[in-house]
Amino acid sequence: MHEHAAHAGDDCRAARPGDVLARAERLCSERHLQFTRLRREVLETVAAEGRPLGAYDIAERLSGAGRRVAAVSVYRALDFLTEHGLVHRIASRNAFVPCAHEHAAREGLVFLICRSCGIIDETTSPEVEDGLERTLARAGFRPESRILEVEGECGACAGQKAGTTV
Amino acid sequence: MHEHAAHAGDDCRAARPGDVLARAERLCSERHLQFTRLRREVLETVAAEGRPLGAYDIAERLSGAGRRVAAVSVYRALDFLTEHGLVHRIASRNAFVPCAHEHAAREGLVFLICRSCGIIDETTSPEVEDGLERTLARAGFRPESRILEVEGECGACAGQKAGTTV
DNA sequence: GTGCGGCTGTTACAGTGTATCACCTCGAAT
DNA sequence: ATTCGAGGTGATACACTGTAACAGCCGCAC
Repeated sequence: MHEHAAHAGDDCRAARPGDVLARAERLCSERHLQFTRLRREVLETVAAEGRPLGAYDIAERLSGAGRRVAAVSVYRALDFLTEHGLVHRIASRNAFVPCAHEHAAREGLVFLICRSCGIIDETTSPEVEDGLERTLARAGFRPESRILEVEGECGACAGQKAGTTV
Repeated sequence: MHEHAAHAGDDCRAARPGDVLARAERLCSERHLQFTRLRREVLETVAAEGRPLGAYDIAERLSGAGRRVAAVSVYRALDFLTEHGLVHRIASRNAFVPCAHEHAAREGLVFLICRSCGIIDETTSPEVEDGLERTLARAGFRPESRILEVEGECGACAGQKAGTTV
């Protein structure tokens, strides 16, 4: 089950930076990867934000007070983090969000992008997966990766709007 | 039925520029839209190429010999063409392909991007559509648009590789 | 003609991402 | 301890992608 649409409350996915941080620690030590200061800070920044962040936004947040983090360094950290499933890139927004699930690897994800509040929810859908698999098989296409991003209005925003009009 | 994977033959989707051109003519006259020289040339360029083209590639192809087409003009033409379903934007590639189907509007499309030959096939999948609709309904998400792009190896390239190894 | 709207040309600029090289650090090998 | 190599970071420069703003053009309605 995934939690959706709670864009301000504490049960919101993005409001739990600890989860992904702890997961990152574990994952990196398991795989003998370096969870360096920069990588940690980039992940923290992305996790702390409720909304998708651009690489330059991240660089800006990490710079300041005698320190300058160039965008290129952020990109390298993001490459590392996406490679290991700790953050995801949203192609339609050129932005990055923390991974909300445990999956790490690249099972099929669905991103729900709300145009009102900007929150991006992440979920999986076996039904879509099945349908897509059959479709690709018919086409003789062997998939290696895919992106599925839906833009629209999340339940919270729809409910809120309904509330104000009633 | 859609044709897939014929990346070199005459039955390849991208090898029929006339289709989409004729469709564009018809569509524009029906809707009282201006199918101007630039828009036609941009569409021709995209249709003539078997592969996805970037806006700057298009500008380059149209420039030359005493004429300079700026990228910004190409973008405007592409905006028009995508708006009316004559070309599609591939978010994961920042590139554009001609529309292969009659649909014009934004039914759910699936783009199959071959990493070997670079050809992008376009198809639809009611199964995926159904599954996605149910998933979104469960999440309380009202969709307005979506992108679904699959990268992998197309049938033609897979078959070709098998042929050489046998 | 005059005005209006839509299209194009042009320049400038913002945003996104990569290439390259130098330096640093840390651990392994000798 | 020294050397060496690999991976990470800093820094600069640059390529690619996309948009803003303004001016000129053209066709059409009045």
